Amino acid sequence: MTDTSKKPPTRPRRVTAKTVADLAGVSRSAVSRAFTPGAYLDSEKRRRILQIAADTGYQPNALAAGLKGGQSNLVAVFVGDMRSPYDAAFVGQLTRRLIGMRKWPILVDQANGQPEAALDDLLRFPLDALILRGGSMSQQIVERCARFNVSTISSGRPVEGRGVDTVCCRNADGLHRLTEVLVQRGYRRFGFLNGPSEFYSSSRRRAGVLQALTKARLPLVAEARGDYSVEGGHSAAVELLNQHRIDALICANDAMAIGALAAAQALSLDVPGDLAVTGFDDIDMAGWPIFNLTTVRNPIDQAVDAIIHLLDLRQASPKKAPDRIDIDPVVIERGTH
Amino acid sequence: MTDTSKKPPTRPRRVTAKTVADLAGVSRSAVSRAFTPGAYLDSEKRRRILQIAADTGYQPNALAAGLKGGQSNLVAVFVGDMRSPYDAAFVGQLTRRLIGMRKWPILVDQANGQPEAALDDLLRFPLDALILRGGSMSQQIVERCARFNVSTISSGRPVEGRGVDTVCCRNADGLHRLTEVLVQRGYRRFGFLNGPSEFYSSSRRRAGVLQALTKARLPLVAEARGDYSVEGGHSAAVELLNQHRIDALICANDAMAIGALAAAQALSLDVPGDLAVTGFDDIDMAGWPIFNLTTVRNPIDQAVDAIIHLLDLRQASPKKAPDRIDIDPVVIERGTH
DNA sequence: GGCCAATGTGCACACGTGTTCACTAGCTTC
DNA sequence: GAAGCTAGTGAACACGTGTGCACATTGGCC
Repeated sequence: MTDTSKKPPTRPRRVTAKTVADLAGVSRSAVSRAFTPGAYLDSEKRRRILQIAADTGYQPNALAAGLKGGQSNLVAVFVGDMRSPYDAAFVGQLTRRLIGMRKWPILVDQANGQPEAALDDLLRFPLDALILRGGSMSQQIVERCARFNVSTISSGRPVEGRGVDTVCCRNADGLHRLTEVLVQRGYRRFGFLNGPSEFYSSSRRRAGVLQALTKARLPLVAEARGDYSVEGGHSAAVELLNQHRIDALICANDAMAIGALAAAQALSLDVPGDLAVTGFDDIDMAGWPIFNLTTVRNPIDQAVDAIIHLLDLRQASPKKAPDRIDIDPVVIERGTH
Repeated sequence: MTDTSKKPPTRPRRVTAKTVADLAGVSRSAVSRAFTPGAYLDSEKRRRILQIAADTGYQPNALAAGLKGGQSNLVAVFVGDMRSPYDAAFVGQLTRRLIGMRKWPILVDQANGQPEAALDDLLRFPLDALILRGGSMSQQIVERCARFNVSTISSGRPVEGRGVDTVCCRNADGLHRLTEVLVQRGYRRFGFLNGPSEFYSSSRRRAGVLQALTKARLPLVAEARGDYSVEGGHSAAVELLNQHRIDALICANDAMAIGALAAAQALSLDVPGDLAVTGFDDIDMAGWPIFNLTTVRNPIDQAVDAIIHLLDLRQASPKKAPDRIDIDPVVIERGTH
């Protein structure tokens, strides 16, 4: 019972500006100024303060700084499901860019259920921004953010709420063009493997296929729904291929297309001899020789660039009207058509 | 020039406890107590305060709370490379668990270089903990964290620094047992496809293979090094298979094994007829019918459980001696051996 | 009626910063 | 020598909260 042991779970104290000030024989204000570029401070004195700070391991406390100044430098990133290769790659790139500009990404994986409960607690932090990547139930999230004055950027689905910046892929265009390529190659009996109905991208991608088929006066012979995963794509494709005779299966994303490739193999269908299979996204895997998947590239780098750009704009003028940036996907012709 | 426009880039003010207090006709302390479970407060008054808070959209500011109390509820998670499926899955699970206990993960991807520079800025936040997943250059990171009194948990490699809790897979045991299985099946001419030398896991996994081969009085016929990626595994395997005749290729992780499978196919080698190929980790992909890869499961759920457990312990008693939890990998026999 | 315990409440301090403001010292200019 | 300007500095306030402490109110019990 010597010194502490009154509040058990308290973290050991950090070195504070007061300590450094005392050691350097200056006021606490001087220490603060030493860490503020462009502040009035004798250069020799600044050097000495920074030296002592380095020795003692002092850094300004970001919590206190965020409390006073207008910026917390914290950014929340909501992502659909980390098991999806596309989302994982997306988060990787986005994270690096954010950190490069000294914004710290708090990652929230929506995979298993109720993100709303977590969101309420998360919003206790004064976030600089909230970035929404894909996912289905964004509407509630957007409304809650709006009332907390957190600027929101949605990627992968346009959001109805006012004041939400949006980055969106021209999904319909992508599959429209890909379907045209297939028609030109001579495919006639088309099947479409759709994604979950809650996803915006599902309906847009389907629309692109239908649009191109209508233009070519061709019917959509068969349709099924998967869950954007490889396993889901596999079982949906097995069922579809057993029930209908088609010569081209357009899948709403790469993961399902890869599942469909396995299904075709299991049913002894030659790809692309008996059946063309195509995807969407162009994840790394699609380019591997084993798959060599014809697909539509949904360029991550461009989307991340756009997000960062919108973030900068919003930061500069918080009250500006919401912006929207559209991304053009690119048909990538490989070996499965 | 009516109201504002003096500090351009300041974020709009949040609702504060003072506002709610005025609206409810109580003191600010009462508002704070309304959000503190177990605090003395008339239940009717608490109800009214919470109602007004809900209407006005008030939440206690976590920055101010963290400044006063001992907890920031922020946890940094350093991950090797988000493009690796194993790391991505790991981060997904870890993130969900952390959020479940209301700790907010700040994700730092070490993929492209200097994490030290970012670390310095990150440490301005009084982090509750720093979790280190894999990666190579952790030593410097650990030292910096130590001097800022940030408790550190390392997963995937034991760290020399004192006061660092560790979760580690028994890498050597895993490949030892797998190699024994292969020997028993009759394989005799072994090759090993190693990972980068900076990784702790590389040397341990190699040690397991050598140990088992020595026991069986068999030589290691060939060895090569990849970078733990599919592409790297592919090219390393092509070279190795062209230069040596072997009947079993043990790879240090699943990604490289999948690359090796493609290499075998390109060289018209039948797997497992002409060549056995095995991996390590048991990522989702390994179980897909196309690959059906024999491997060693490096159980993510157990590792995450262990991390959370260590975090709880450390939180309860910050000064306790460092702990270490070892994870037992499991041989998964599938179709490539 | 008087005393005591229990419950509820507001004041004031602490947390660690950034920044404004008044003030000093030193130097230039008339 | 007086006046004015500049660079530099510390005191003080604001940021928004949690909580110890003193105090008020109430009810029960002798």
